[in-house]
Amino acid sequence: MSETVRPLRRNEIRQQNETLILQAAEKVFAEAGFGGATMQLIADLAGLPKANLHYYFATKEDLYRQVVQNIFEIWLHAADSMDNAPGPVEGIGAYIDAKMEISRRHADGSKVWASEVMHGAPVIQDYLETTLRNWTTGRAALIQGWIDQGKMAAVNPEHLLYMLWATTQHYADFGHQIETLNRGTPLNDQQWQDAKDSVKSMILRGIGAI
Amino acid sequence: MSETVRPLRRNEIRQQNETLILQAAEKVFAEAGFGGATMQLIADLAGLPKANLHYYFATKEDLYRQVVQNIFEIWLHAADSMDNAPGPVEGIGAYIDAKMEISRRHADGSKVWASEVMHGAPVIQDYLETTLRNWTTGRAALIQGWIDQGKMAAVNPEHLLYMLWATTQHYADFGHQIETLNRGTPLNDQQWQDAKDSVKSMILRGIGAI
DNA sequence: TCTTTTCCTGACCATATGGTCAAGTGGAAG
DNA sequence: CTTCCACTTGACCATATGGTCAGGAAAAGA
Repeated sequence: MSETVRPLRRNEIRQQNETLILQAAEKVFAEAGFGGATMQLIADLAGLPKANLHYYFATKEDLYRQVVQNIFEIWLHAADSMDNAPGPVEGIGAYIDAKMEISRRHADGSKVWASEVMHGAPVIQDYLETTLRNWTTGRAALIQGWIDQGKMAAVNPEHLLYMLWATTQHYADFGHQIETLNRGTPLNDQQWQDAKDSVKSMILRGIGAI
Repeated sequence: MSETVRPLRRNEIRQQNETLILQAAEKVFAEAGFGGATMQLIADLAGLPKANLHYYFATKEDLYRQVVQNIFEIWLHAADSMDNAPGPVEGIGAYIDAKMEISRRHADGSKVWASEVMHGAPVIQDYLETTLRNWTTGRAALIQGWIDQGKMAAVNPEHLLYMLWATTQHYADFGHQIETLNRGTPLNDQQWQDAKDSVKSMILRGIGAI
């Protein structure tokens, strides 16, 4: 155990601690909600004294804001898979894949996001009104284009998007319920694949793309 | 304004105040989460002194438990519409109708429920393992029956149920997001009807029932 | 009317929590 | 080596919050 730990350089310290704190915060916020989360809990999980958190993040709100914004980035990026697709089978199929992967790999983040929106989006309302609204309008147009080209049934694009969000995020946000119904064990690789396939086939058939 | 208010009888008082408190609690818990909700906030909304809440509900946990159980009842009852249906079009169609109606009429309750599950179901875990598990097994069998009778495609019944829950509850839990994307205004009657129709047609087509 | 029981509530308390601060530690720059 | 500055942290503080309680009001019962 007598490894000589190389002393960290300045910017490394900052980088490393901020990441450490953000990861701990994401988990605690996901498990307890904003109100139920305490700086002490986050500090313990990060393995740092509480006062240190306040050195990097002035207030609990600031820390929370950072966590939410990080998720939002991931959330938006998943959409890249939808663009440049020749049609709904590829585009929406890839989007479902990407969002299911997020539900699996970033379940905590998804919960924080859900909680934020459920409580009226107190900190990211402006993002909803700008970035998200633009995003939605764009993708709705994309979908409408596919409809016009006869590549899928004439469904309401907005409600299709809501269905995509709802079904994929459900596997993260209600993961505990699903796990309980799965004999108390988390979904394994095969079951995640089944979930993905089920969602994809039901939706793609539901919009008349296959 | 000089109405003579008939003095309330004992059991009426209890009944009325408990209802009043439960309604206020549901709203506050939905808006702030368990941790963010305060007894004072609930008391103010109910128009009663805080000490009075503790006369009817010993602790914050007790009050919360009541709220969650009330929702759970409603949630389960929606399933009645699914039984005694000749096939998926009627059964699942009616279930979607019922759950969409719940999302509209009991949005706060839906959020409390979602929050409870997201945080690991600390107070209703036993219900999930008993009542909900039985319920799910039963409905999955019902759906499998329809599949065996060739009334719908061979989808995975569990994942179909998850999709039903996810899509319908999304309109309550993420109502704020939907409202924001709808120019900041709540869905009107027509839009709710569109939502219902969209969900129903996409899912029923998705499972090969229409 | 008198007694009992339920209901009501202002004042109070112990604790938890977000946040502060001053004293210290140790790389980095000169 | 010395100075500077980012980083660290134990101790501390003000406040908010869940919960208590004793005394009083009012309805029910005798």
